[in-house]
Amino acid sequence: MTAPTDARLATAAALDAFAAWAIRSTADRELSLTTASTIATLDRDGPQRLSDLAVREGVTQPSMTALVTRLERDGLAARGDDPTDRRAVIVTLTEAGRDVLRARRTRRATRLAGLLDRLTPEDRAAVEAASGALSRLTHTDPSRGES
Amino acid sequence: MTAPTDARLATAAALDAFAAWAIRSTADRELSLTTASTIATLDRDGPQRLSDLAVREGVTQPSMTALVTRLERDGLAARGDDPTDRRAVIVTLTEAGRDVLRARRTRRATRLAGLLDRLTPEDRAAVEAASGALSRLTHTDPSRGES
DNA sequence: GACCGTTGTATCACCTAACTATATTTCGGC
DNA sequence: GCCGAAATATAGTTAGGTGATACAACGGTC
Repeated sequence: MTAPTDARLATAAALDAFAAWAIRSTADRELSLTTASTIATLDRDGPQRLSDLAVREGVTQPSMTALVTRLERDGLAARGDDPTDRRAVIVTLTEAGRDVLRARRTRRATRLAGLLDRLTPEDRAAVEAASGALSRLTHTDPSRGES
Repeated sequence: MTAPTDARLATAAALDAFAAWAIRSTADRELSLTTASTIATLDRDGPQRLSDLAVREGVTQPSMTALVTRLERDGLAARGDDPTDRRAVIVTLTEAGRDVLRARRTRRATRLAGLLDRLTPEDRAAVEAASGALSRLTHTDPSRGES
């Protein structure tokens, strides 16, 4: 096996097509990808600086300012002071924010699980066998988290 | 095995998290998901009515009008007449549109293949084994296509 | 201990891309 | 030939992104 390139690329292409399809066919108008990811980060790692969040989520600081403003307006997060640095803003997830995140995860997983039922038992087994690996891949990313 | 729910949901959740991560960590500013998917649909299924495209892509008709206008402006698609119905607009992909689609696929697959290198050989094998199943799942969707 | 460059956030002007509601043109049945 | 329905376009709103810039607070240097 000294020709990994083609097979690797084909696998990657299939995964990419699947990812796009999954996102689009379970599209959730309630929370955008960035919004959901940001809430998930706050849930996983706790309160953080606005600018740190921006870096983690791969958006600019003004974008994160606007996003946090929307989250605050909707009661999903709150701005707080950093006692050690009066310039900084600490963003905290509210209980309502956690609820929304849980609801979204349940909703999306349920929808996608329904789609998985279309697979043959063999294919479903293959996907289940790979889900751990995909999950690990998702979490090896040094910068970004999941939804 | 009469308790499929938990395992299925866990698999679905892992897939969903992976999908969101894949989309975000290979984010492509050149073509949005909808734009790419629309071009792919035109490439796969040929010229179509604007409103049919809107239904297929799961966006409203005004959104598709705007998208086609952008595609036309960028030379990726063209509006044409339907000889049997003068109200209708037939959208056709140009050669430039096909080129852009090919380039995007290559670019994204390459990027994602690089990320797959982070996996252990065992995990990578599992993912490769599942890629066919995921690909079939992507294509069983009666409404939507891939990217 | 005042100065000054750096850092953290906000604001501004701008763009893309989605939505709903509505206008306009054409089709097709009666 | 009329009139409702269908196909597209337009207008107005919102979310979400950008770079440039303003401003306040921090922290090191002399």
